[in-house]
Amino acid sequence: MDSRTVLAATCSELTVSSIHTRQHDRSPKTILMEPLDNIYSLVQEEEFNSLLLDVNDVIELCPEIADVVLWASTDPLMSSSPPPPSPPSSTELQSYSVPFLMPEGNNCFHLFGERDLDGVVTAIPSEAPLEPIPVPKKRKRKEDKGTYIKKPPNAFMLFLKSERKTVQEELGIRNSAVLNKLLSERWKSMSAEKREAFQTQAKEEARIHALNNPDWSNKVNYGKKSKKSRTKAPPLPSPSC
DNA sequence: CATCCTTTGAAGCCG
DNA sequence: CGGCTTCAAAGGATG
Repeated sequence: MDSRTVLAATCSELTVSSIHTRQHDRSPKTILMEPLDNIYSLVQEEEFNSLLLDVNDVIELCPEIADVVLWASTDPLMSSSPPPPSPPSSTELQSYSVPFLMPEGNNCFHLFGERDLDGVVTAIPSEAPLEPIPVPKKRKRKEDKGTYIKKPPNAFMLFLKSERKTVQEELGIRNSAVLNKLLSERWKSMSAEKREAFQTQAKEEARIHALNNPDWSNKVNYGKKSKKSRTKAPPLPSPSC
């Protein structure tokens, strides 16, 4: 199985349970470290190193972790402010000096400061200016806030996601409506093999989504958003009668 | 500030 | 079963 998939599944499973139980007796840092330690036990060292994911990547792979990120960011132990007078015991991880919220480009290990996995990973304090929270903020109905589970993306959505940034930079198009039109053309002209890759990924994401949310189905979200006055099927042109 | 726009694909809904 | 509707992403535009 793809390592990223394993990471996503592990993060998701673990964080979801953490969210639901709000295990305040455990440090968010500890909770967030567990999936990484699990991964380390599953893969080779080189592969582990190659798994250094961007914070946004982790959130993208595992949206549920965003909740924990927010939760953790409010945890005094995770803040960039000076550590508490009495430092945690040796059972805790060592460094609390690295800010939790890191700018883009840093991997998720920056979340935790220095690692002690045989020195495999050493957090490098970023020199880049700190950016706001990388947590995705979507326009989403507030009704089910906190418990809203999004439907998994289909192949085309994954394609949009992977290509949007590139095309944005290439052509300087920032309007998503225009961009999506362009990308739909690219999608159609793409080889079946390439499309199949996205379809495989979409199936895998759907599978993980189903595993993590066994009680969820599309109907849970159905009708939760505002009703759009869809013009897709325009009324009859009404020719001369 | 919330919603629209715009796309494809998956799934729900309804007759 | 077929056709219509909704929602996934995303960010500028609009009301």
